[in-house]
This record gives sequence, C-alpha cells and structure tokens, in this order.
Amino acid sequence: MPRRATRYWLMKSEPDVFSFDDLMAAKGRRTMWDGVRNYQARNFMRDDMAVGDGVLFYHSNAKPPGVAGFAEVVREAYPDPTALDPKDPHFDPKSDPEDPRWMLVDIAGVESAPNLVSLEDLKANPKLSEMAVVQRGSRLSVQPVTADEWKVVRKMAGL
DNA sequence: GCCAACGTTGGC
DNA sequence: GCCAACGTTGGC
Repeated sequence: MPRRATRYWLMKSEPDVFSFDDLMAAKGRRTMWDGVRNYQARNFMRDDMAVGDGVLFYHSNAKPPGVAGFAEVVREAYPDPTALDPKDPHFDPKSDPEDPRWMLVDIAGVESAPNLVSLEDLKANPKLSEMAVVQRGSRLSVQPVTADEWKVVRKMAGL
C-alpha cells in the first residue's frame, strides 16, 4: 500500500535547454531537477513530492509551448548541488552548505506524449480551466495538478 | 524582440 | 514593514 495517494505535478523546462527527448535519452531516463530558485516551487518539491508522483513535462519558451511527455518522481528532495558550487551558473552565495536553501527531486521519463498537448489545447479545454499553467501570468515552474486534470491531459495526449 | 506579470531586493 | 526599482519568465 502506498503511504499516501499519488500526486501529480507539472514541471516546466525550456526545450532548448533540456527537452523531454533529452530526458528520455539520459542515463536511466533520469535527471536531477536542478536550478529551481523560487521558494514556492522549492516547497512543492521539498514538502509535497514523493516517489511515484506523476509529472507532466511541460515545454516553456517553445513553439508551441505544451506538455511533451510524462515522467515520475524517482527520488525525494535533497539539496541542489548546483546552488553550492561556485563554478555553476546556478550558484547561490547565500545558500549555506550546512543548511542548504535549495532542494530538488530526481525525475525519470515514462512515456512521450503521442500528440503534444499545446498550451492552446489546454486553454481550450473547459475541464482544465483551473489549471495553474493556463492562468494569465502564471510563472511558477513547479505546479500541482489534480488527478482529474492528469487524466484529461493523458487522454488529450493520445494515451 | 516586446512587454505584462510576477518575485526579489534594498533603501528608508 | 513599505514599496519602488530591478531582474526574470514566458507567451505572443
């Protein structure tokens, strides 16, 4: 028995930087979700994510933007090493190695969306009107998704 | 490339 | 603690 119900998330990545295909091509189809420097996004990863949670992998700053694939959380939160490495572009001098400010999870790719679900498609579906990603000015890079929304998006993707 | 929306910073 | 200035996000 799972300790709690599976939760669902949407995580944004710029495909020019790291695409869903990059994730599927990575060793073990896994990656550290590093570089998040927003407290709300960090709190979701640190406090609310568990192994097995579902992840909508969203391409931002893309043509078109949208959900490119499905992933899952494979390691619970731990300190983001890029925040503690002075040579890393995501280095944060204010993060204390004894009490790291930034946390991340590992995710693994599960399956590509047979049809990319574009932002336009998401906005056009009345069932998804409450989703954070379709709200105007929504910039949060890690967002909770309901189980119903997850099912709807999977269906729209052709799964 | 533009710019609206948003989060963070820092002076006071 | 307020809030103006600034930097970033991300759709268009």
